[in-house]
Amino acid sequence: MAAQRDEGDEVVTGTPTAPGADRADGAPGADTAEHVEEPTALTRERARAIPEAAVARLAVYLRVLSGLAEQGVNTISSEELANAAGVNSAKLRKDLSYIGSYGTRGVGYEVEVLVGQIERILGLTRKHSVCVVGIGNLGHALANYGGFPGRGFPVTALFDVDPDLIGVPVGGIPVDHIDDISRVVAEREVSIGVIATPPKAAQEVCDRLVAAGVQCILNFAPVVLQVPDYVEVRKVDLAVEMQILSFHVARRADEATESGGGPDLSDVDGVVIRR
Amino acid sequence: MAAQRDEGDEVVTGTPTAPGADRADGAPGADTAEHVEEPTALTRERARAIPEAAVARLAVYLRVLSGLAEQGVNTISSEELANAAGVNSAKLRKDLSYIGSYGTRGVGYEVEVLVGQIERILGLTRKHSVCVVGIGNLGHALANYGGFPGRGFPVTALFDVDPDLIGVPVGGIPVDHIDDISRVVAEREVSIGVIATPPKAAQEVCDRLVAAGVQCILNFAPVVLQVPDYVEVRKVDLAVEMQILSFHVARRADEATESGGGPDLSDVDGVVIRR
DNA sequence: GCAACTTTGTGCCTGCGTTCACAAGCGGCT
DNA sequence: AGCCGCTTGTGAACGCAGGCACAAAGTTGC
Repeated sequence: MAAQRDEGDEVVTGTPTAPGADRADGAPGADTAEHVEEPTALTRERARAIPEAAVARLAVYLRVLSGLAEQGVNTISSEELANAAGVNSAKLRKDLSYIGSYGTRGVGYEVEVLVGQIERILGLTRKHSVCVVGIGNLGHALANYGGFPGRGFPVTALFDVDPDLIGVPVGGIPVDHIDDISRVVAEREVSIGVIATPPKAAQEVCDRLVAAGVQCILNFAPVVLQVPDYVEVRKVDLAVEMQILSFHVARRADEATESGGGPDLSDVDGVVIRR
Repeated sequence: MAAQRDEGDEVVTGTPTAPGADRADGAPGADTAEHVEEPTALTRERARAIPEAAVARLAVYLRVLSGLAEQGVNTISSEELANAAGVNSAKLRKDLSYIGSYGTRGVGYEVEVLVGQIERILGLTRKHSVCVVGIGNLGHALANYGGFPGRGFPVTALFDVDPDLIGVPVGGIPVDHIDDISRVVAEREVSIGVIATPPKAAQEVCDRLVAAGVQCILNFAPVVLQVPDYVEVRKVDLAVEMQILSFHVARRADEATESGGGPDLSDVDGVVIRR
């Protein structure tokens, strides 16, 4: 049982596996020992070495780069690209260095090359079949996206329990009953499952997905899913997002009343948090 | 111009959230300084001191606690709560310590008290009016959520540019034209704006929201929004989430072929370095 | 009232990710 | 051909967040 990541950030980093759970190798005292690896010989793309936060950013760079490519831009410097992606250029260069050295000093990066390399690292050279479970409001919206945002993620199966929905095509795909999940997932080689069910059903749906062989799950239900170690879960939690924003609204209100300022904070800037 | 966090993931996603990204306050070393303070007299919450990642987790704890409260649970230990929330208990206690000392040693936490305190910190004691811009598939789904996930976030305004939509009620609220955004936002005291438009329109919509006085934005459009420093942006980027999962799928495939093993990792030779 | 047990709150350490800053490398210009 | 300026790639420093482990504090039982 590993909990999934949470971060917040959005749905971001951190990888809280079960506390000491992994390290199945035994050797109780061994953990202090080796851990060093061989950083020099990072031959094959040691995907493992890329921090998850960097992966998320790579996806953003990719989108920006794709846009640039369409506009006919051939070359871009780290500074420009960093700007467009909203990060600092050092970070961008480090992120790109994780996937290899594809820049030309004194010039910048070739857009096409970068797009290709990032796609390769993110595994986008291959299509990943997606299924959506729970065809309510959100499920509908997701299904209708068709080839999911950014294409390369064809939705090939939809599931629900509602008898009225079974067989009805949504976004061109007929809804299957969730009891058939195992068969359908196998037939259509689904590699990513999206959970858009009510919270109560989420864990069971998750278990069924896992049992059907799905190892990557995107969870929209506001629950903490329990999954085996080898399953990758990412969650998108609207309630949490809203509450984080609420926190900031509150913070702002506090600061405003505290400093006597109006809603216009533009001039505050210099350390409001006395204490 | 401040870029928003990412994360991813924080997206958290994640955010992650990008750890140090915000921190508009400057005063780099300031936070390390006093931090000890008189825990007794931490009267008003100096919200700033709470790491964003912790805020995100507090929202999760809150949901778990609410569930427990409904089930009639009165008291819970950090260990149990941590389990339910999928984090480690030390982290949970540290997170809770950010908001004060509301536990009883030897006993645990009183569920009601914790719920109240977290709600206070997250600013949930007050309702935050939300508007949704872009009534397409996703916008529809969001509008239909009604009082947004977790209640306390009433959707009070919807905007679009499509003349066919204007005036049509969605989820009980008639759609306004985006040109009226400034007036409507002011009238209904919208404090949070949700962008669910196509990417091309997102930046302009964002600018209009900001101009209308909205300082917190939840962005579903796959673009990096440029906003003034004082505006808080969180993004939910489905494409990025999918691509992160894709990355993991690819990683998995690599490992499998590399070690010659099938999807079952349990039997491989010594070093699979899973995770 | 005291002792034993339980659980919180937190100081400290560790590790990761971000940032800085600079040497290395490449193209253009003379 | 050689020099100059620009941009990459990365070693090293820094800062923050996570995890451990323990003292403090409260409860229960005798």
